[in-house]
Amino acid sequence: MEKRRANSSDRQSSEKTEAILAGAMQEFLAGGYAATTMDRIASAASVSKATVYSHFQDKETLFIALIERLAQEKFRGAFNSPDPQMLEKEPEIALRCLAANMLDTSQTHLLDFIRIIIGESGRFPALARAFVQHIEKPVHDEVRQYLASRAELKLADPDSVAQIIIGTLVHFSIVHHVLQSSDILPVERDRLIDNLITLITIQPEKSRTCQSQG
Amino acid sequence: MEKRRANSSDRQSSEKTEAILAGAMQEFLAGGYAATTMDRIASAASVSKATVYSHFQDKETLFIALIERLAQEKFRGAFNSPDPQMLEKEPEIALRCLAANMLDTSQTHLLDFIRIIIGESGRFPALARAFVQHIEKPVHDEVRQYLASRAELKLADPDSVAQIIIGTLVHFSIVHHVLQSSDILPVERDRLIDNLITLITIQPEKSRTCQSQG
DNA sequence: GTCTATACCGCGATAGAC
DNA sequence: GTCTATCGCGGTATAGAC
Repeated sequence: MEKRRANSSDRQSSEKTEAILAGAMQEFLAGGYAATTMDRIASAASVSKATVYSHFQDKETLFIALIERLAQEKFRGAFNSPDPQMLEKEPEIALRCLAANMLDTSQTHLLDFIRIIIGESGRFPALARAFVQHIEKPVHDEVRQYLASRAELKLADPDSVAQIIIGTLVHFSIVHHVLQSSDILPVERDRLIDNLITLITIQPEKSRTCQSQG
Repeated sequence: MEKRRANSSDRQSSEKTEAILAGAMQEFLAGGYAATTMDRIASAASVSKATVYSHFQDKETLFIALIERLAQEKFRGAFNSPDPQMLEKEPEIALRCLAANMLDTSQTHLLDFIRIIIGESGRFPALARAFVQHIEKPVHDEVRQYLASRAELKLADPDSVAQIIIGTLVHFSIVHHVLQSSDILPVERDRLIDNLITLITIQPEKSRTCQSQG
């Protein structure tokens, strides 16, 4: 980590900007918009409050900039399956991998992000729509495209089935990790994935028996 | 301004309490916890701020009392199907009715309630768990019990299928009515219900022996 | 650009009259 | 119990030194 000996107002400002955004992310995701103070953001970023205001016009501007940045950079593709080779296997395997991956990546800060998007959707409806546009929609398109590419699944409406998959997994993640109620609802992760994939892959004409992963 | 000549501490207090809770509901559901002020609650209830404090210890106590009351009274059974006679029809019909009813009743204030439960789940985790306990879980139990009672559906795990139904519908409601993104995701309500019910009710000709874990 | 210090206001909560 | 009026704190945002 190198530091210029010359003018302190060098290209430090971009580093400060990043620090402010990082501090703002930490505070906003933890407490929501109204409960987060500019003092705490400045403290989390290790800068003064005036510095925050020199980089962002006001609290609302900072919040919008942060959320849009997170939607377009950090969490875009958060649900993507890491191994495209997996998609060439049998649909049962590929879908199971995709579902497991969605639930795993959800356990990061993405669920805090979803919580604040939902929680602030009344005050910032445009950000809620940007979330669907840049995060939910790409996942939906990817899943739908995969489902449609597998003709042997014989799905009449891949769009709807994609919605069922994503809805099931997102709802599961919210109940378990946002609402922290794993002990109240009885269904565990792997059981739910098994049954979800089975519903989709086992078709009337095929009469196949289900083999569970061991 | 009419006033009782007798003791002013009549049974007016309970009416005031109801007015305060109604005002608090309106304000909290619209703005969330931190952004809502006691002044606005008092104004919405048409009482003075001191009166609010004479009925509730502080803002947090009022919020908790309101949310617990809503969970146990107003929104309990919000998803219940209004016509129990419907359950005796064919499963396709009954499930379709149940799904449509869930999406209809969701369009009331219940989704504002879900939004604040999710949004404040970091600050009030106990309320989030109470929501799952008193609202989500009863719906889950009802759906699971119905699915299990219909042996012809041959469902290996009614618990998981109930989760898939509820997850699909709740996620749909959140995307459309909370995140206000009906135009971004392509699947409409009836199409989604059709495909969801079809996945569940149309079974392979041979019996399904899928079980993931004992 | 970055800091310290501050102006200004609104919020939660209370005091005291009635 | 209910009101008006107020206190004290902490919030956003800014001024001015460096």
